[in-house]
Amino acid sequence: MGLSNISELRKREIVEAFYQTAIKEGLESTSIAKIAKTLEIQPSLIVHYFKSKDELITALIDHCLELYLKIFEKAYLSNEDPLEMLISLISSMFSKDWNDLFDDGVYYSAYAMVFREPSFREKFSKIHKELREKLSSLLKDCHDTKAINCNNPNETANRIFFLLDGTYFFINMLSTQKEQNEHLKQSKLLAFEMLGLKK
Amino acid sequence: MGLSNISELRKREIVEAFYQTAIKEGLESTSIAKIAKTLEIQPSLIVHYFKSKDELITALIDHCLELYLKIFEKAYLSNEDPLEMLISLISSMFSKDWNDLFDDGVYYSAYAMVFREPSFREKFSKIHKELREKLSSLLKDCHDTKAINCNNPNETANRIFFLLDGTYFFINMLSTQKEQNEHLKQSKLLAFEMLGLKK
DNA sequence: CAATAAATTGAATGGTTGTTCAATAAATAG
DNA sequence: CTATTTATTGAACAACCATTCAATTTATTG
Repeated sequence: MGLSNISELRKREIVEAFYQTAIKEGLESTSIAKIAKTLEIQPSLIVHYFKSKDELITALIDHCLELYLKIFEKAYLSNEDPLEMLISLISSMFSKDWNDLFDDGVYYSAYAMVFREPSFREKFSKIHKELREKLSSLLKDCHDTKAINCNNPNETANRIFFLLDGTYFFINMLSTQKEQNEHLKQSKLLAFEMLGLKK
Repeated sequence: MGLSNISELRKREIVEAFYQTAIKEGLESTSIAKIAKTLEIQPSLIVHYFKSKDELITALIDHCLELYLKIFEKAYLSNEDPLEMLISLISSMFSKDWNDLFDDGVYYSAYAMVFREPSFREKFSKIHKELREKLSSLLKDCHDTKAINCNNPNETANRIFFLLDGTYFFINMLSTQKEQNEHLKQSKLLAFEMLGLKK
């Protein structure tokens, strides 16, 4: 037990270094050697823990999922009422909190890989689905407690994510921070509208 | 004139080979050597036309813009009435036509670069803006001829692209083709709704 | 303490990267 | 036909790449 801890710790450390390096250099041009340099260890040690670069990327995507799930946990833990949880969650999703969680460049690079590597597609789809299902489940709770009227939580959750994906893709094409914030705000309002909440 | 034609032709050829190779191998791992191999020429010849790899990527993004603009031209040329143009354009945008125009993997890879390289961001933003403005201009024509009611063409165009970006990001996270088509269809209906057209 | 297993190093491998440069082939112009 | 410009080749460069493997250090166990 104490043994595998060291191993798991190292793995986490490597994935974190991978992520940090990828932010600066780009996901695809982050080499094992560069990760090793960041950690001041030998490249061969990384290979010892991750047999291939693909394994590293898979681990990074998992790491990403964990981060996103924390936003959900936070909304759950800091509220008691399902409706309050929902409001807190949607507010987080359409705010800097969500956007700053994971580096955009790394995220879209990983997303781009989906089109060439089926195993990445599976992994990435799974994250997306898991997050949608989490939201769907919360929507169902809100519906059951008559806090909102939502007959098809699955579809509604899909539409929220739909809006979310579009929002973040779009705002990065806007030049000024001011424009970006304005659009993010509008999207948040639209999301609350979709849920029948004025806020 | 005849001279620079050869030069321009070669440049186009190289960009096309770059694109084709990027589809298979990924944008970031497409090297000058690989492009040269595809064209059966020397790597140094590519360097002769494009001083750096960044120049090549910039040219590829321009190539991408040209392709998207063709969809607009097609809608303009095959219709006389602004409203018909609009209906034809929206139909194209929310269909396979639009999605098949440029490889998703290459597109999102280029998009990811935006976050690390300011010059790419500028280039990419310009494409996005140019397309939005094209649509906005058409919306204005439709409003002026009283075909639709659209007081703020700019904002409406933004929302259409907003929906478009979200749609294509989202549907690639769905596993089956059937689900993807279903969502694309729904988005198209939503777009027409946003324009006050039932279709 | 001794034996075993895991973590880590360091060197070596063969291949690929972007870029430079002089030499050659082809096209253009006077 | 000659001079000049342009297109293209081919070789060389040092830097970096992922991966391998035996040697060594460190930790765990009996």
